[in-house]
Amino acid sequence: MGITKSQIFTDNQNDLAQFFKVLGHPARVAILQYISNQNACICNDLVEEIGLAQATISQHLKELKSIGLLNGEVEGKRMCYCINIERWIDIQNQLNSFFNKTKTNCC
Amino acid sequence: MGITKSQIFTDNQNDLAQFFKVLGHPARVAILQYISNQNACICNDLVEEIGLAQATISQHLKELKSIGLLNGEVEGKRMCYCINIERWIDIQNQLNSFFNKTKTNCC
DNA sequence: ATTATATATTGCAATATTACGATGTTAAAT
DNA sequence: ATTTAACATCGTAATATTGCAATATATAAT
Repeated sequence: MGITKSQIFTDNQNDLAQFFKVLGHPARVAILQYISNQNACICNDLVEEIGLAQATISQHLKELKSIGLLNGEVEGKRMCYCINIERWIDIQNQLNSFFNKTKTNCC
Repeated sequence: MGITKSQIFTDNQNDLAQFFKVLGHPARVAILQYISNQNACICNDLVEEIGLAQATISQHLKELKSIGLLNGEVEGKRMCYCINIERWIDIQNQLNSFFNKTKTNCC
């Protein structure tokens, strides 16, 4: 078996888990940190900066795009990947809401 | 090869990714939400509530314990799993710090 | 048109995760 | 001491993820 049983959870639980999951890889954390520290954000820079193959970086970027965290714009023969601030804040709010609602203790 | 190259990332990046990863499964999100809504938090309740086998719930609890999010106390022949509030707040702060530091845009 | 550059996609091997039945372990109840 | 109840661990099958070489695509430069 082994496949996640998404159907037994709520949409909210699946969505939260999906955000967490995409952020749950050090390369993707590093990519977001690096992009936020640059004024230009170019995939090839990331390959040198992070030390993974170009194909691997491209896949990680795709996953970050899949939850709307990154916007990609074509800039000549380069891609400019940027953090989507609205989405970023939206996800931060959803995660904080989860954290704040789940603070109750029992013991 | 497929194994995560942890050694090329900073401790902070690996730690952040580890927190996100543990929270990146709907069963673990659901477990945390359920425990926070109960006054008693008992593994057997979770099996019925969540709808996964006892062995599976036990494994998910172990992962939540591994990052210190849950405390488990023996209570007779039962276990009382509780959210570790200090750790919970600590992790929330670390994640918020990551989110706030990574808000800069470039495009 | 051809070549060079930048990024995406494909295919695949190695590894990790998810889930659960079966079996251990531990403590209360009889 | 045996039985029962609650949970943990082991073993294993199914699936997902990670990473990269090879290849495809798309634009800029010549």
